[in-house]
Amino acid sequence: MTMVQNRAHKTEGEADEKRLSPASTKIVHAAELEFAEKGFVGAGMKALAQRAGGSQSLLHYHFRSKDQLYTAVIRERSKLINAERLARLHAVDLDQPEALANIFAAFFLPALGPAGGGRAYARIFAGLIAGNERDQALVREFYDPTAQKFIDAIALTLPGSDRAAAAQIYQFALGVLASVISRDGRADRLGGSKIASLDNALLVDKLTRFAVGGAKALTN
Amino acid sequence: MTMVQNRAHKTEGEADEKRLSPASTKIVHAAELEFAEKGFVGAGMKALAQRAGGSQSLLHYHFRSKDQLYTAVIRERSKLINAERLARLHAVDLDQPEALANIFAAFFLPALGPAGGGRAYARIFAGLIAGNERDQALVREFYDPTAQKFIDAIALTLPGSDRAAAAQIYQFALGVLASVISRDGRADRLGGSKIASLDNALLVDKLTRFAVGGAKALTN
DNA sequence: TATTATTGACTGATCGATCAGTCAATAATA
DNA sequence: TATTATTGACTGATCGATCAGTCAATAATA
Repeated sequence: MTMVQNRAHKTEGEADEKRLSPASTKIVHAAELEFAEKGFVGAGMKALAQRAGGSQSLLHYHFRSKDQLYTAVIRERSKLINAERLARLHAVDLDQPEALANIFAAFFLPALGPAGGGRAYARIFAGLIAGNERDQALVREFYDPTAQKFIDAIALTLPGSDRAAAAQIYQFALGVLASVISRDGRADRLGGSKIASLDNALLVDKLTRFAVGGAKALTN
Repeated sequence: MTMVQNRAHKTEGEADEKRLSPASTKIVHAAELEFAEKGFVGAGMKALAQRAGGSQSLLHYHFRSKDQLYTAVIRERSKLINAERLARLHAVDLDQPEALANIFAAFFLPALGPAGGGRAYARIFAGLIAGNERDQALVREFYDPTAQKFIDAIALTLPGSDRAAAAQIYQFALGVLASVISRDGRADRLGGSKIASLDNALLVDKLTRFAVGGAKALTN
């Protein structure tokens, strides 16, 4: 019953590691694909290992458990997204009239750009939002600190709003993003159009206008 | 590989059954809870059977497979939701100025009311939206026909919109709903408030105002 | 420098547990 | 009796995890 750690070296699944080794990076990328396609429970360590081009044991060597590997995927991707979001948020001039739109754009754009990791991670992210207790704990750990900054910015910028109102607006905006992020072309299918997916800049523009319009309507 | 049906009686998982037997209904309700908590892959037929108070074999007797039981859960719940949505939609007077708000309310309210089945199905539904190919096929089968009606109504009501624009607005609204539906209290947690969850009528009002504001901003 | 010790990276084999599904027997019902 | 409902026992497949051991590179020692 004892949980003896029989290896001295630190596992890369642990949070104090700053940079992943090349081997671990390859595994995390393969895991991102596998988890995106099959979900946490559906993903198989064996299939995942084949994807990464190594043995199943290797996964456990580097990350100790499926759980910690999953966490590593979220951690690595959220690092990139959060960094870009905060950088863009800090660049927003809150005194300008289009400040609110710029805040939302700073929130949406990184998730849809290269930092967002494309469709694979998008699927994982959308699942996180709707997920179980463990998923929500991951959101709390890796996304909430940045979320607070955006909520503060919204509360400061939007006339007639307080933090509670801003938090709800943030949640709505997150929902709109999640609905779009994992399902390219669905709106088009419902609409009967033949165009497969929107250009990212255009999509961000639509998301932003929708969010700004909704936010203002809520605080009128 | 042959799919021989070795029993003569029709399985309740099949679509032509109009009404579920009491035994099947009990199973579907237990399945709704199990699938909500663990997801499709994570849900266990053994645990599910215990929940329903029967044997595991009984599940296969009534629904043949895990897949068909899952489908039955979605079908039963979507029947109720779609019926209420369409009834409310037909009651909307499209000539009134608040028609658009009423359309959105007709869309949001049933999902949050008794027909929506509460948190359990809400979790399943949010998962469907973000789900894999099978999940999206279920959405197509059970939700798209009603979605088309709402898209038509939006396109008719919202000045400057066509079907494609209306379809995108529908998708955004669906996203906002999904973000709210499975996560009571999250906005409050982020906002720092102590109130656990919003009253449903108030929540529908906020969702509606947000959606109307966003929709109008997109077609200005 | 030559030898020995230690480490990190990795593998194949195997573990117990759990999975969805099958099947023959039995019970309940009409 | 004929049909439907239900059960317990069972199966093959697969799951995540652990294990002892290999091997090349590096560090320590003589």
